[in-house]
Amino acid sequence: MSFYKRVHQIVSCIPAGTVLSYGQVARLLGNPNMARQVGWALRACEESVPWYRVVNRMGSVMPGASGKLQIRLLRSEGVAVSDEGFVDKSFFFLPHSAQTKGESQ
DNA sequence: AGCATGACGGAGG
DNA sequence: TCCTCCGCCATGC
Repeated sequence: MSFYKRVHQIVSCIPAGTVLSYGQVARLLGNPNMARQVGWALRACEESVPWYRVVNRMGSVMPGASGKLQIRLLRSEGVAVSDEGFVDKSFFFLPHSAQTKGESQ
């Protein structure tokens, strides 16, 4: 199984109304440095893969028209996305802590 | 087989 | 605290 297949599998496990960063997905794959490849794998997104639930570390959606579509889909699931294309960190999968005080970026 | 690229992340200045 | 540079790894040429 190619690595991107695993990415698709993991992304498919992301519950609706929730988002995950590339780094998080990469970490789930076993290598946090494979974040780039994660985005790359999503580039070949399948119909069954909720690629829009994956954003970067800052919570910003993908560039281009795809970003607009992503914002639309996320909002449809109840995720708060600013018009600038930034997803609220509160909608991230696990990070409960470390977001109350410092939490730069 | 090697070089260049990329929907990212983290460290450094 | 904000901006810039380097690094990792799979895929394409």
